[in-house]
Amino acid sequence: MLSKKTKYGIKALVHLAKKDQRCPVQISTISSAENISQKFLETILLILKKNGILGSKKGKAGGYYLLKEPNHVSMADVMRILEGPIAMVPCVSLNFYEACSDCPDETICAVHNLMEEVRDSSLKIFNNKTLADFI
Amino acid sequence: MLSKKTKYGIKALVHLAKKDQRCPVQISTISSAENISQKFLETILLILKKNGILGSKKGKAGGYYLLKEPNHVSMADVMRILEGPIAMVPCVSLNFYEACSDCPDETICAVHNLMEEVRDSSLKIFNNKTLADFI
DNA sequence: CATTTAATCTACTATTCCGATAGGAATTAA
DNA sequence: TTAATTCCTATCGGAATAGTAGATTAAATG
Repeated sequence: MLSKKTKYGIKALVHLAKKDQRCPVQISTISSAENISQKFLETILLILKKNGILGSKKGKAGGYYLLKEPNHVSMADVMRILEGPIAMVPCVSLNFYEACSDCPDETICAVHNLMEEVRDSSLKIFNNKTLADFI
Repeated sequence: MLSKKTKYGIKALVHLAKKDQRCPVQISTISSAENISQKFLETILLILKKNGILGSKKGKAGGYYLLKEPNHVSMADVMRILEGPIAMVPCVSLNFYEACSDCPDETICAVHNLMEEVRDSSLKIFNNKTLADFI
């Protein structure tokens, strides 16, 4: 299941991408336009900022804005930041690899091989899809 | 993230599929061969039985066995039984559909369209992969 | 029939994560 | 100086995970 954090994050990013100007958009504007709890959205946008996707401006007339062009923000980036690993098991994750304690040999593990295929196909989609595709 | 329930379930099913004879295999045998907590595995196998994947025999020389040929047990079946919906959001689920309360129009929702693609590609893999592929 | 073996059922528990909320501090514009 | 806005930390209830414990039922064997 996709977390609401990621879901809301994607919606907020698309919202920002639609305003191609570099002027900041306030949290309250996004939250009411996209039906997202404002307080919850605060924490999400902060995470995206700390990970180099968004910039912000404090104070009056402040808000958030995209740091890159929409076509340079891939869904794979967003997913990894908000949702974590794209792979369904750590033993097939490219960026968050971890061995299974119970598995003597990955190469012959059914779960490993199955989920490797799933990871490949998902990654292909997430890598090729950017914010620009949703404007 | 794939739950351990599903992970263990797949491993147990593959274990059973490798013994193509119809003689029952005991929980304790599977749990020690696959490094799975026996008590936890009990509940998993019971679920698979209640969903028509496994049969069982009680008492001495009892155990679990596959009800169908390995090539007739798809990963999509197993995933839906143990993990739940294959889709990452309910609004793109074929078997567990549910509308989003916050979304005014699915057809133009970025999350919806993105996750629809992901569902299609994952489903293609899960539908075409059966236990027989892991023997 | 009694015993042993093994699945079945019910219930409980500890831990973690999710989705959200609260309240205040820091910063900026007017 | 004031109002608006992001930034930060902390907390919380509820749900889900990953088990565990113990009693019950059913079948085979002697």
